[in-house]
Amino acid sequence: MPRRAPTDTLCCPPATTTADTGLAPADSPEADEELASLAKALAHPVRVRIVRMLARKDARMCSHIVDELPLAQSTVSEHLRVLKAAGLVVTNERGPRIGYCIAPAALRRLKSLLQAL
Amino acid sequence: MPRRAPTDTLCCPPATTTADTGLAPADSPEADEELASLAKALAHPVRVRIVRMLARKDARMCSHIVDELPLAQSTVSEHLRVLKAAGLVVTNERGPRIGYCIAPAALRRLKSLLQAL
DNA sequence: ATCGCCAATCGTCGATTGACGATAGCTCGG
DNA sequence: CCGAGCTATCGTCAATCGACGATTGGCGAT
Repeated sequence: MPRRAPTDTLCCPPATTTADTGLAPADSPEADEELASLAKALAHPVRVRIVRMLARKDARMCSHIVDELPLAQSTVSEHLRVLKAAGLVVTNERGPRIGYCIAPAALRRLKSLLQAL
Repeated sequence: MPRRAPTDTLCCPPATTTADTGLAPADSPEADEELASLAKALAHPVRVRIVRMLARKDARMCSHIVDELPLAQSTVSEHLRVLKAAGLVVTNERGPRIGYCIAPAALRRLKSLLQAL
C-alpha cells in the first residue's frame, strides 16, 4: 500500500452552530439564481458522487477522491473547484494536504430552496 | 387587453395517486445520474422561475410564460423542452394551446434524492 | 377555406463545460 | 536544503448550452 496522508489531521469546521434553516427568502429572483447556481454544481454525476463521498466523511483529500474515480487528477480538481465555487464544499488547508468537506449550511440551503418549490 | 386563451380547459393530471415517495434507491451510480440529470434541468434561473410559475398553477400556456419573461418565444420553448425532457414538466396537448404543468412525482423524486445527501 | 394565434423546430453564433497532460508551487520529512 | 507527495493552474480540444430569428405546422374561429 502506497504511503499516503494520515487522514487524521484533516478536519471539517466544527458543525455550523448558526441555525440557518431556510430563513432567507426562497422565492425571489435572487433565490432563483441561488437555486440555479447550487443545482448547476450538482448537475454532473461525478460531482454528485463527490458530494456523497464527502457527506459520508470519506475520502477527504483530493488524491483520495482521485483514487476512487476513473478520472485524471486535474479533472477531479476542477470538479472540486466548481463545488467550492458554489459554496457546497469548503477546504481546510493545512500544508500540502488539503481537507475537502461538505458545507452543511449550503446543503441545507439547497434543500430548503428546493422544498419551497 | 389582447384576446388570449381561456386558461380554463387547460389542466394538469388529476393528482398523482401513486404514493412514490422515495422508494427507489437514492444512493447508487444510477441515483447519481438521476440526481445530476434533474439538477441540470434546474441549473438555469429561467427554468427555476418557470417551475415556480407552474408550481403556483400560474401561466399554463407557453405564451403566458413568454409574456412574463424577457426572452424570445423560441428560447422559452427550448427551456420548456429541457424541463419536459427531464420529466419535471408534462404537457396536456389540447389543440393549439398546450397546457404545461409540473410533474409532482418528479419533483418529489428530486427532493427525495437531495434529502438523501 | 382562409386567417390568426400558438408552439416546435432549424440553423447559427458565441460562450461555457468537461476532459486531459504538462507544469508549477507548496509543505513537510529526511 | 533537497526531494517527495499533493494540488492548482494553464493550454488545448471537442462537445454542449443559451439565445435569437425565421420558418413550419396545427387547430379554431371567422
